[in-house]
Amino acid sequence: MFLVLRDGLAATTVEAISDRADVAPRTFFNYFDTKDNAILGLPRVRGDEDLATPHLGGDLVDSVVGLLMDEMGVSVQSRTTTHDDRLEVIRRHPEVLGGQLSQLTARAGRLSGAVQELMTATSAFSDDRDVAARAEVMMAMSVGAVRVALREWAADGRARPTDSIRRRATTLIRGTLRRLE
Amino acid sequence: MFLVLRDGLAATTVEAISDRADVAPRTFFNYFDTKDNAILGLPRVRGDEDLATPHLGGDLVDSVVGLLMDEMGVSVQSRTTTHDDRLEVIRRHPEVLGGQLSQLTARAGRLSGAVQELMTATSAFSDDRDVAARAEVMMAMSVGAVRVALREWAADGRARPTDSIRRRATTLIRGTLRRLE
DNA sequence: TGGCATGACTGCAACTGTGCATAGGTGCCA
DNA sequence: TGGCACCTATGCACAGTTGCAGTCATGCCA
Repeated sequence: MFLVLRDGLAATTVEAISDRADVAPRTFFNYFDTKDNAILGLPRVRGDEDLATPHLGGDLVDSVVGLLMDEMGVSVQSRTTTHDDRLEVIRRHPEVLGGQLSQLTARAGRLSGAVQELMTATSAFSDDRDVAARAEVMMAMSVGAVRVALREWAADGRARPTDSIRRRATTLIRGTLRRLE
Repeated sequence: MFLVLRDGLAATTVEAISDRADVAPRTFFNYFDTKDNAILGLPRVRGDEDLATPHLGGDLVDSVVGLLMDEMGVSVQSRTTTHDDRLEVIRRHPEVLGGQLSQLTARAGRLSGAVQELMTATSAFSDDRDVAARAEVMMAMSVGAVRVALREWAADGRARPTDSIRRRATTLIRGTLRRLE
């Protein structure tokens, strides 16, 4: 949103956005879940919508991280918001990602289903009675890693591709795992 | 809070609580960060307050889980709220713990310092340049495990000691770790 | 053409939470 | 005793968000 880039995050109220879009503030919330989501150009999440189907077979950790980043909409292409604008907004106002991240854990129920699917496809978890619980733990860990990677990425002034976030998160998880067991 | 047990969570507004305490609603927020915290009897978190010093030396995973549960105030004893009341509130309205859990990740900055301390005390992480990042990942994973354990505990009708939460979270993490690497 | 279901848009009120500014009391020191 | 600093409680205004209910246009069917 160009309003944010012009006036800053706090000064861009929902009322201002609604005015500009020529609708009532109430209508705004019929189309967006939160102000932050709207700024990032992410539409409402519909409960029944199926999430990006995970591509099985690859590395488990990497798949989960990829799934999360997809779900966060980091890679969503919107009609009204260009990718560069979004990156710039994130860089200037990293807080908006905080909301995204907590929404992730809120949607844990749906997401962990997909993670579970990924897990049971690997041999280590195939005969695990407790996959559901472990999927959620795995997800939480991945969300944490993505958070760290995102923060580092946002702090780093240079424009790097979002792929680097994914790589960083993955290696971070693996390093932690190796040292823990 | 007995108001919650009598009227339910949604019907117990901040205004109602303030009225009963004979203060202005604005004053309410001088003493509690959120409505949920107030209901659980948890006072404001002061940024400069030092958190429960972790007892070093024991098992790393178990220590981190214990730290989190302490910080969540699960074990806080309040003058006005009895332990049993709180457990009953949690059982009836598990959502309030969702807030607690997301606050945990919000306070990640402070907490991960303590986790880091725990980690560097163990041999595997003692010479790690990236402990800070890994501490946060470890914390996120632990928060996830505690979340699962809490939910199971809340769903289970029987009154079991909070120790069981800690045990469940710990074994959950360890099982996931073992299967991942 | 008339009646009706549907869906988009909206207004209103309520609630949680925060920043700011202020009033009042209390203790301390000259 | 007078004045000052400080701390608590409070009011006010505002922002984000949600539920409820009402309006209005549209299209479909008899």
